[in-house]
Amino acid sequence: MATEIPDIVIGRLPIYLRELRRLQAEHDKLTTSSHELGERLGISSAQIRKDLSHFGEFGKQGTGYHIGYLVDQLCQILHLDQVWPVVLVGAGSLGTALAYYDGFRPRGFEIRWIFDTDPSKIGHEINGMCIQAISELEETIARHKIAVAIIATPASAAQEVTDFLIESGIKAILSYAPLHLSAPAGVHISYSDPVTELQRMTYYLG
Amino acid sequence: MATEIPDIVIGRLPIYLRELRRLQAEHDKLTTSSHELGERLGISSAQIRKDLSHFGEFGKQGTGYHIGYLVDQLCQILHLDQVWPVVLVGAGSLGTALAYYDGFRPRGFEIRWIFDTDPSKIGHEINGMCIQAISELEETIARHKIAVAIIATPASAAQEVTDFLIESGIKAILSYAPLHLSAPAGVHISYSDPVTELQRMTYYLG
DNA sequence: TTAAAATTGTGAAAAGTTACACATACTCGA
DNA sequence: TCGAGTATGTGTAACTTTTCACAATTTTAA
Repeated sequence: MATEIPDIVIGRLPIYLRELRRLQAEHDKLTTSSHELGERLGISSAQIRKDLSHFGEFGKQGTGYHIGYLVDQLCQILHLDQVWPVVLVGAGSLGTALAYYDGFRPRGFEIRWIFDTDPSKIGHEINGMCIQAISELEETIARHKIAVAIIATPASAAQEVTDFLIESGIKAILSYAPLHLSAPAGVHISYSDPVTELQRMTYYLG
Repeated sequence: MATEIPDIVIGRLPIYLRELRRLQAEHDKLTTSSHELGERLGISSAQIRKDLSHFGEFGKQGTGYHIGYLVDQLCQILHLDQVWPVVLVGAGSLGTALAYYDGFRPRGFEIRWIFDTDPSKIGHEINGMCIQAISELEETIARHKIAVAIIATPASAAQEVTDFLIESGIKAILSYAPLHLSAPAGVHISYSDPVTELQRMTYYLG
């Protein structure tokens, strides 16, 4: 039961969690079933049960899952029983949008520092945070023991920023720069490139 | 050779294309190998060769792949031998950032219309485009035969917007709203939710 | 000219993932 | 209390994806 759990399973847990929170917010039901959840997510109920069974027995035959309990369990598994402080690198229009996004906090993350290389931006405030020079990055990460970063720089700066973040102690990076980043084992990187996503879909359009 | 090609293979083609363009831009080499490409992307060379072999024989033993030729072939396969016009729904800070992003055009897409429900935004300009009311969406999509849309609205509006886009003829949607969207078969949806990505990574952080 | 090195495309094996189907257990109403 | 209905957790089978390994071909350099 506590063997190596596949990445692909881990990747679905946040989706389950997100939908469970929606269920909590929308209805005042206390329980749901793998069937209902699967229906809402376009995932088979068997898959949901199998995924959850990697971590324990959270459901009850005949009844299903207690939503609040399952939310708590998923939060524990995903280490979301805390708010992760996040550094953002890149204060362009995307970085600015991320800095203002209020969807991080209620789901376990908070952008607390913004860095940029452009001297003309340094000192300016975004959503109450002062844009700082990259030279201050290392000390900030060390002092606050930050593990999570978001990169919203141009592609040309992203690998250098990545190297620096990792050297400073960052363990998880979400990158919006449109390129593959090299990182040593033990550092987790996730990518978001709108163009590759669109290109994947146009394959299917005549 | 021309049987059903796995989605997962299609999903990697834009990554290959992106890296090939980088190779073109950075060096003045004319050829590359599956090994070099794999090295740069953290993908095995065998996988790259197998993926490409679904579509034809693009390489040459002993030499590798001619970069320009392979780029052309991938563009054809992904239907990127044209610029796809895109409608953007949602003119908040994320929508605005997307509207200003200059990385779409050189890779086959162009945001040309922006819609929002907020009456106070309608009429304002973003990057030369006038924010329009949702009521004009259907006619715009029909007149210009648009197939691709980006949703950058709050979650609460996203399903309604999706239904409307699909009814109007949209076939591919990139959604930044943090929820699963229902759509009929034949409509392609791709998601980008920074929080689920971060949550996936925190699992691995003690 | 020849041998060594580089590289592809691919059949087959291995590994990973999903779906099936059912024993088991709980709920609800009569 | 009982029987019908609901729903879980899981062993196994089916399917999908990746890796291996090698014949075939081209390049390079002696």
